[in-house]
Amino acid sequence: MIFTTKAEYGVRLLVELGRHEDDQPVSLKAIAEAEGLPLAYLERIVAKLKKADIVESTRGAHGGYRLARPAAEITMDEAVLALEGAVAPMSCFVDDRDGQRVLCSHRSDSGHLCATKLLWTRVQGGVVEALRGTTLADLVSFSLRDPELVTVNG
Amino acid sequence: MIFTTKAEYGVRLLVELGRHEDDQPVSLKAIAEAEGLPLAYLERIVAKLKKADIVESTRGAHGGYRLARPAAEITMDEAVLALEGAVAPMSCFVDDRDGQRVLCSHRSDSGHLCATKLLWTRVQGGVVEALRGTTLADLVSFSLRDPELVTVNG
DNA sequence: GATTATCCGACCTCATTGGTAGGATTAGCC
DNA sequence: GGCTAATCCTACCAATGAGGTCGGATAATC
Repeated sequence: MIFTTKAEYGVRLLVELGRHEDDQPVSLKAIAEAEGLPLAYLERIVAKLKKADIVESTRGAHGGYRLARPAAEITMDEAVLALEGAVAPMSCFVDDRDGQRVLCSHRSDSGHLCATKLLWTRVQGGVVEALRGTTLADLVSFSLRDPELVTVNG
Repeated sequence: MIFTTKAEYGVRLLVELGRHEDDQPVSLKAIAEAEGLPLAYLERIVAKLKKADIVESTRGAHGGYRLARPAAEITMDEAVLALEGAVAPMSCFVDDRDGQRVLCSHRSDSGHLCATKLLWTRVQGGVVEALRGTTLADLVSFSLRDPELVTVNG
């Protein structure tokens, strides 16, 4: 399995917020009930989204969360990055500072390259491309379609 | 992180076998020493590859493992599938019988679709595409190049 | 000041990962 | 036949992280 429930719950939370863009802020309690997710756990998840400036909050009564930007400007790669911490296919893959290059920490004793580096690099490329090509607005409008009519693949 | 060390070690094992195509079978002990991996653990990993008919074995003295097919005909998606059990981005993604379609087990109570389905489907597509487009022969020849000359990405 | 909410940190349980131990089986070789 | 090198097989084990809970502090509204 690739992602944990942090990504799953976090994205669902974002979609829920995306459905109420331009509304009053939505409380976590409402989201937890709508999605059937544990409130206390959601609190910790949304904190990551806030730290990444994807979401903003209002405290106190009638407070809650809302998107920090329009849903169309929120790509899933930044969301998943914020939620999961990193998008690396293997533990030996470490981001360097600017998060662009990917390094393999293995030093092959036998003189040849760590053979898996090519493979994991390609896999990561595929994942990042898929994530970056999907915005929150895509997911929101997808979720609003008629369930009877939708097939994702085949 | 996406994959575990099973995939990492298993692929490295395959590359090692790929370097000795048309040779005598290679013992696990030799591979373990060349790659610096624990022998007992490799045994369990190679068992998965054998069950998937990617590798074949000869028992007894001077025995060992060799590829069941030419390296160019072994794609990484079958290897990783054999090693990791499944390539699904999320626990709610379950393969159906023929492994082609991917289903989300969530039933949305609120009437709308599980919003994340679109995202995970795309992500999985990216991963599978990267894996399927890479053969063992690619990795073997990559691993044989001069380390000084190689850059994978920038 | 009661209520509604975000914030924050400690804690807990369970499954999986990564690895070990010990032996049984099979095949070559003297 | 017996030694040795190898695959095979099952059970065990420690550490980690995932997933979740609890209790309270803080902030804003009514």
